[in-house]
Amino acid sequence: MEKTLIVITGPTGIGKTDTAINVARHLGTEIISADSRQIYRGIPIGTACPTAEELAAVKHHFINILNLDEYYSAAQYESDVLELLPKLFERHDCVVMCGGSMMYVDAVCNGIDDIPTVSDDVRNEAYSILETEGLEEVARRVKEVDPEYYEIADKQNAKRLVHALEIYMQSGKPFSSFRTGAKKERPFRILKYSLEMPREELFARINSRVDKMMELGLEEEARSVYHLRHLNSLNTVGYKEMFAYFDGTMDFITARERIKKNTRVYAKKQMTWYAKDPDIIYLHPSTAVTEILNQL
RNA sequence: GGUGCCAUAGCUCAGUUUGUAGAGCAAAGGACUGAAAAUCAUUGUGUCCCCGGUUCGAUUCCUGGUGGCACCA
Repeated sequence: MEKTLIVITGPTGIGKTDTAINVARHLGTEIISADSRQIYRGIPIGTACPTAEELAAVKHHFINILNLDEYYSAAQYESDVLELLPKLFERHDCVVMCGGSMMYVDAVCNGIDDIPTVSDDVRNEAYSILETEGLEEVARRVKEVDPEYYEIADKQNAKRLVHALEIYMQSGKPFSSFRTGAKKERPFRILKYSLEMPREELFARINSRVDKMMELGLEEEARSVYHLRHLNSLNTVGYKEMFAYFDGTMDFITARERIKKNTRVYAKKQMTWYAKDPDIIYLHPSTAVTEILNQL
């Protein structure tokens, strides 16, 4: 049988975890998580991490493996997964990938261009240009050094412009010279599914899931990592709002409602991303497991 | 039954000294290549409750009606 990666993605809160576990159990296989936040330790409640029972039911990879201060990226994920997969395929015909981090899924399914990793020093230097001389100066330098990227760049997006600049500072070559946009071929079959349901239904699930997180102790969890608040891993829906509450800049009710709102916005962002992916097969959570097993 | 107040966006309301209206919340729609739950950016036509009157012109002023709230009986 052809080796197959079954990708189960979809907007946050739709029920990917359940579906993936059921599929994996039926196939007696393992799960590769594609979640840029569940990969970190110490924030299980706010990231809706699979429970201990769920983790015990099926072997999961890429969950709870990093400290909050560790750097990670979609590209790193791509190479880690491509290294792990052949080993899993020795024991299984199918492997399940489950998660909603669009870039991570994309990096594995389509590949991501080989762009140099930026050192902390260079990144700090690039950001000091932004802080002392402003976004216009960053834009001016990008235009000078990489007119091709400047042409298509979002001039108001500091993060993107600084990135283009820091890549040049790091490598001496323009950012655009690394960007091929080429789709990489994989030595295995990929079946990519996205779960979907009516918008109001999903939003209702999201709202009640946030209430449940509160009952489970999201506030205490956030408090326990409050001192690390400036880390990228905690620049995350659920924690940002709680931190604002701890700071006294937002009251508790507002913070809770803001988490719901931002989660809904995030879900919509994911749906927008999936909408332009021609490879996705849409399924409703209630029938997804059967459909997926039938289509193998 | 009487008196007073109110009726404007999905919700809460502001406003127009008559020139057809805007905030917050909610919502909709995008971008995206090594930080992506990140980052950036776009979107407000709505019988201004209804009939009539005044006026060149009414959502705005006036009569009446309808509905809601409060107080008095």
